[in-house]
Amino acid sequence: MPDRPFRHGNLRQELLDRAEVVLRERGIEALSLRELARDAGVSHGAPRSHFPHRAALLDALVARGYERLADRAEALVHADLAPRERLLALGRAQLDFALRDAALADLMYAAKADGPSPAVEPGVQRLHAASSTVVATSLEMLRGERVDPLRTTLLMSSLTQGIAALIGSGRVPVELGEVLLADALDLFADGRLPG
Amino acid sequence: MPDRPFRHGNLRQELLDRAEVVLRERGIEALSLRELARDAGVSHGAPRSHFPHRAALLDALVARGYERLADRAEALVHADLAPRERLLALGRAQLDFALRDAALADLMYAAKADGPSPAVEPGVQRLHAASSTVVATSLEMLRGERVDPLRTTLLMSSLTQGIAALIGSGRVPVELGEVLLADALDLFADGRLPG
DNA sequence: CGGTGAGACTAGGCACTGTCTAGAATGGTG
DNA sequence: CACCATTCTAGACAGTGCCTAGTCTCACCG
Repeated sequence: MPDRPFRHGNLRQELLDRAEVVLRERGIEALSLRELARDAGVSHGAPRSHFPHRAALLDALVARGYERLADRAEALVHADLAPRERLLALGRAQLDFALRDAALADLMYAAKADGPSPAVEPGVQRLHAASSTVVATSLEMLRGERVDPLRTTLLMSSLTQGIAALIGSGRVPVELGEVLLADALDLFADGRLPG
Repeated sequence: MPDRPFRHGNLRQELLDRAEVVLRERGIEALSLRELARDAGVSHGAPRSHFPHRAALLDALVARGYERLADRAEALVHADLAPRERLLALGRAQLDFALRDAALADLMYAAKADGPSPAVEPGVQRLHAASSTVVATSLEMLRGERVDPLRTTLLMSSLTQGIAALIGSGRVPVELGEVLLADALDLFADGRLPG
């Protein structure tokens, strides 16, 4: 499973790029290895050299998704922002993702039959690490007290992910999602509930 | 699309029952209309009389899932429980569901390409209504102040759903899920963060 | 410099899927 | 009794994922 081109150029990357678009525009049911192969101008068996089965392609997409999210989170670690704005930006990144790449987000948060795939682990770790420092440091500045980084981060991530799922599924309009995100910040920062 | 038996007995119900099991035991990829038909002893075209396409079957499963969750939530409305225990039970119901029926939960929270299906709406409404009264009344008792029922409920549901997704995906062990649920209650009830 | 072996790809085939069609059986309603 | 919508059968079609055998290409090594 190399990551260097051979004959075609760089089939693996091209398949992933195209798959991402298909996933975004037509959903997971429309994602077919054979169609990807046709679009790339290779035979229907060619993808197999890079992805032994469909699930491997999906895993790679999920991994990329986490990497992208991790990039955004890491950028926020060193961004020159007030604590509250930093947290807001982190949450908004998740909402943006869920809106723009709803199908991919579903895949990322879906239950894997045989546990989480090892291929996505690095991205997950990076995302969690970056989120963790953003959440912990920001909240400690806002609250003036230490918080458990692991549990607080998981709590915050769960909440933003839940909101993202809510708007991603179209069950709640985007504007309300924004409001909920702000409410979430109030809750974490001041312990205040919308009322 | 009747809901009364004809020749077979009650094919529609039998298909749904069996589909639920398959979904639980082997995931969504293993769920095939033809296999369901074989298991039920009918021809491969028979399911079409009840579900015009596969997505309709999935929608019906999702609808049932919401109904089940709504039942549990409604039971809590009239349960003789202290506010905190009531909230805890509501959250735990969601966690239980995500653990026992991970694939179905994924389906329920996934982004539908063409908006939410009308068939699931009643269940969603019931669940939301019941959750809303549980959350609002419990929190107002705990906090001694009025809260916005809609936003607070959505906030709480998002958080528990996020935690459920976390443990359902195996990315976090079940025990930590329990801890996070308790942390979530502390946060909503007292505004306290784990630290 | 000439093998040689691993990886990338082709081409054919298989079992299976969802969906469509035409038609047969069934049972209630007029 | 005749009608007719509903349920179901049976066959077909395009499309899919996966497997296999074989071909091509290139890097590496004796």
